[in-house]
Amino acid sequence: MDWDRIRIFYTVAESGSFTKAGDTLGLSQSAVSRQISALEREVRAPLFHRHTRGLILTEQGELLWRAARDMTQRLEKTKAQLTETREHPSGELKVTTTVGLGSRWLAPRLGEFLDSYPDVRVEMLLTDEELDLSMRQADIAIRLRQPQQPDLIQRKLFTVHFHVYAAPSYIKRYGEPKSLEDLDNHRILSFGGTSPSYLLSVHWLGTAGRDPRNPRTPHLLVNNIAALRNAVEHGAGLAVLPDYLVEQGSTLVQTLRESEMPSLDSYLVYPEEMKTVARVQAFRDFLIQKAQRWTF
Amino acid sequence: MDWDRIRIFYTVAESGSFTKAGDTLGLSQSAVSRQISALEREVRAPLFHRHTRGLILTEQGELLWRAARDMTQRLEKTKAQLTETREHPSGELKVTTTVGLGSRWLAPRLGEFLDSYPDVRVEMLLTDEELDLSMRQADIAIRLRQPQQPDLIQRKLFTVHFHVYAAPSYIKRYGEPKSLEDLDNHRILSFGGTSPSYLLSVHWLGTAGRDPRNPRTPHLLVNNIAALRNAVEHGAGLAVLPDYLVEQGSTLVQTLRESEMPSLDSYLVYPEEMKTVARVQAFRDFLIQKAQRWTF
DNA sequence: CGTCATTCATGCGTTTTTCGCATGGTGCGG
DNA sequence: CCGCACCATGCGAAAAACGCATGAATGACG
Repeated sequence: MDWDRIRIFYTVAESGSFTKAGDTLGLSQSAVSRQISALEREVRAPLFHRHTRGLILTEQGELLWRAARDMTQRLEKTKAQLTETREHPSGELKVTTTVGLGSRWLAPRLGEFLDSYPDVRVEMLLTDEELDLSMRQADIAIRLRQPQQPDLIQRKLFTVHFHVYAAPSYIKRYGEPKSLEDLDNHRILSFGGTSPSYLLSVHWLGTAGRDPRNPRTPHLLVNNIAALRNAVEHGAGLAVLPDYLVEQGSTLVQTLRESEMPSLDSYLVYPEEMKTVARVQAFRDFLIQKAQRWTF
Repeated sequence: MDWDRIRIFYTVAESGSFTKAGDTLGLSQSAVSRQISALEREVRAPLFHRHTRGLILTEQGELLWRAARDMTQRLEKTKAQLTETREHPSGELKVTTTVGLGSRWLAPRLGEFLDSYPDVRVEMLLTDEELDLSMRQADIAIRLRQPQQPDLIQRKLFTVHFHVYAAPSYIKRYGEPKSLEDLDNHRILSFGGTSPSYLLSVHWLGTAGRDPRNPRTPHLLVNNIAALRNAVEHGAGLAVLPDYLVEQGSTLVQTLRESEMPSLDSYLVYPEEMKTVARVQAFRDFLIQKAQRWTF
């Protein structure tokens, strides 16, 4: 059964004549007539009483007309939803990123996003594991390494710089390291544990100025970057911290400033199939804007 | 927007691949692929994620899929109703006929019809006026004269014979009329009044054996045939009555048997546009059957 | 980890359908 | 009583759709 004939039938029923319906549909009267005839053959029932002054629905026509009306309404509603989905961001958005970036960088900015897009509900999944976007564990991610899968759209956001930090109390007690080799005489704190290896660049203190095959063993390993920062802040030792963890006016002191530090690029990542979803586009544009205006 | 593409889309969504959908629809895979592509262009949104092992609905596809599902259900329901209407009589049926035929012939038979078709509700409109079937004052009529409009389907049912009746008490008192001319010496009762002229054939007593330009004046005119019959029965005079008014074993006496009496053919009449309605067909067949088995 | 099978996209020639025009017929209104 | 507005239909043209074949991609399986 050709559904398009039902659409034509509905227009005819509404306009009350083949001629008017033809004008509405951009068809000739004969074409409309034939479509209706074909439909009547399909349902094996006359749908209109042909009068000289137009058409009157038969009993069966009335039945089909109600159906066509309901179908039209249902479709119109959906078409509106489709453009809504395309033009007005709404729905749930699962965002994943690292614990550090999420809590220190993303979370403070999310309020503004929610203000701009009140129909979007955001779920933050902060974990240092990389969730599988292809499996829809999350819709969009901020990653600290470039993704490899080709079906993932990636967009660089900003570069995270790292520096060695210490607390004034620590320096007062142990002094600043004078060189990379001098690190052997200091208490080294490090991010680590079960976290993924790509974050090991913050293990720089373990190998800097030393044979990489024989790295220093940190005096403290912790798998939470905020905890690491707090340990440094209270004078537990030296640690490589990302700059976003150190707010303006912090008491933390950068040391070994002359050394070249590792850095990581952050990427906004989402599956190619999400690129048409308005809330994803809005979130992407929002983050890009925030990343541009934000400098370390 | 081509609705038929939605039908195809729904089949694809259900089967999960263009190939399977093509088999289901009797189309090639390429044809299905192009239909979906065209639909995606129409809604300006991708509807499926193409995977090697099949298809997955996008967010927009999900929206459209729900609409297509609802539309399919709605249409299926209506198609069922259409065949129901075609094959199973139901709904309201407005029947009109004369007061006499309706009360004496039709009414006693309607119970059986209602038993056979419990979903049909019958409304009897008994009037000696001819209701306009084209204006839908009634769906179907039993008429005592052949209709003229060509858009009315007519089917002859039976012939109504008329005879002159009198009560035994009347004959005892006044004797039987010996000839048509002898009618001048009798009390003549007649159907009449505002009723339509075609029933004036029962005015036969007024002109029989006499110059038609100078008819006898009846001693009683009544516009209700049952009342006329009752008047005859109680000896008020002679009257032409249709045979269906005189049951077996009645005390009424036929007189002037040798004279040629007028008769009327009864017709079942309904608009051409009702011929496909199952309850009309059922009613028609029922009445034809009853008319055949019923002989005067 | 390589091979294989399955699936989708697309170009091309053909077939099928559909369309518009013109004509004829019909019924209601002025 | 005429005329207008409407619908049905034949016919040729146009357009859309179709099927086939091919190519590319990707997940499954040994």
